[in-house]
Amino acid sequence: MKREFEIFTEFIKTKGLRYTTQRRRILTTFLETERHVSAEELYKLVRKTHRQIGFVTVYRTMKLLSDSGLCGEIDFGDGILRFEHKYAHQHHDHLICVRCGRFIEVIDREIEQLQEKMAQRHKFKPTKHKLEIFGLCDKCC
Amino acid sequence: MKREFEIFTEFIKTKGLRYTTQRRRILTTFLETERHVSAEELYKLVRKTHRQIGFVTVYRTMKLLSDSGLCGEIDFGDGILRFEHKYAHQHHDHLICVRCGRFIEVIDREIEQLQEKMAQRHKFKPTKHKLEIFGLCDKCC
DNA sequence: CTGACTGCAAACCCTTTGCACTAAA
DNA sequence: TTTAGTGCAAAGGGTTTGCAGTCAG
Repeated sequence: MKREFEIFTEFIKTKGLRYTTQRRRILTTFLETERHVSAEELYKLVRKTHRQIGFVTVYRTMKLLSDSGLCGEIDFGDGILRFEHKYAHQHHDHLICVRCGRFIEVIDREIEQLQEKMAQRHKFKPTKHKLEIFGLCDKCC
Repeated sequence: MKREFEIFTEFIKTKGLRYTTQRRRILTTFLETERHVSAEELYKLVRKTHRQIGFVTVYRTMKLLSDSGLCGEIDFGDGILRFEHKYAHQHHDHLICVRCGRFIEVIDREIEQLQEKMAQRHKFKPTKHKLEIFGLCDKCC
């Protein structure tokens, strides 16, 4: 069994919550997806096999997964909240193609370090950051 | 008269639009504010002197100011669109205090250059980017 | 059993639109 | 006069909440 399920059941137990069929199913589906899904997309995927699961339950479960650290919320400013896998994934930034909507995940230690320094210069204690670069990907140029 | 008004009237003329009392008032109020205001905040400021101006007009005017390049829209992911002065202001990033909500504007040429390089490595043509660092400012540490 | 969870519908909240009236040009 | 703009109210669209019935522990 994937480590993610252990983390989730542990989280559930600690909080005195319940490990329901719906939550198990939604987590399974989420783990099967690519990195970025909206609640709506995930809901449609879940419904393929479990028609009785409601949208609201998907939404609430994703919030729960966020709390448990298994998923991260991303907001590209288009009004739609997306979720990405977070367990055993290091922090990364995004290149977002404005034409095809494709996301590329990137990591640059040097940039991260410069950000730290910049924050220090302003006596600012950073807890998290978000770097998004919008433009055209190689296929859309 | 401030250069911003010339830009706006020029923009208005070119587009075949009209320079109304409301638009003049909203632009004036916007220019008098600090850097970041939501439509709601701006609406309240405008109403102090012009009670008959509606919220929707403020909203529509801000969109117009965005089009004219006088203001930029910022979205910190809290569901509220804010507007910042853009004329004669270079691009900058934000340090956002999660406790007091204060914004610090920062510029770092080195980071910008590294971002360019990173985009190039992925054959990505960047058009704009957004870097936001969340944390605690010096007063809130 | 019992209290957390579900699913529905309805509420929320910011943003956007429709429309009759108003006012720039 | 003509046509864009205004202000109200109402609609949109994603997210959140209330609640009666359901089910995991």
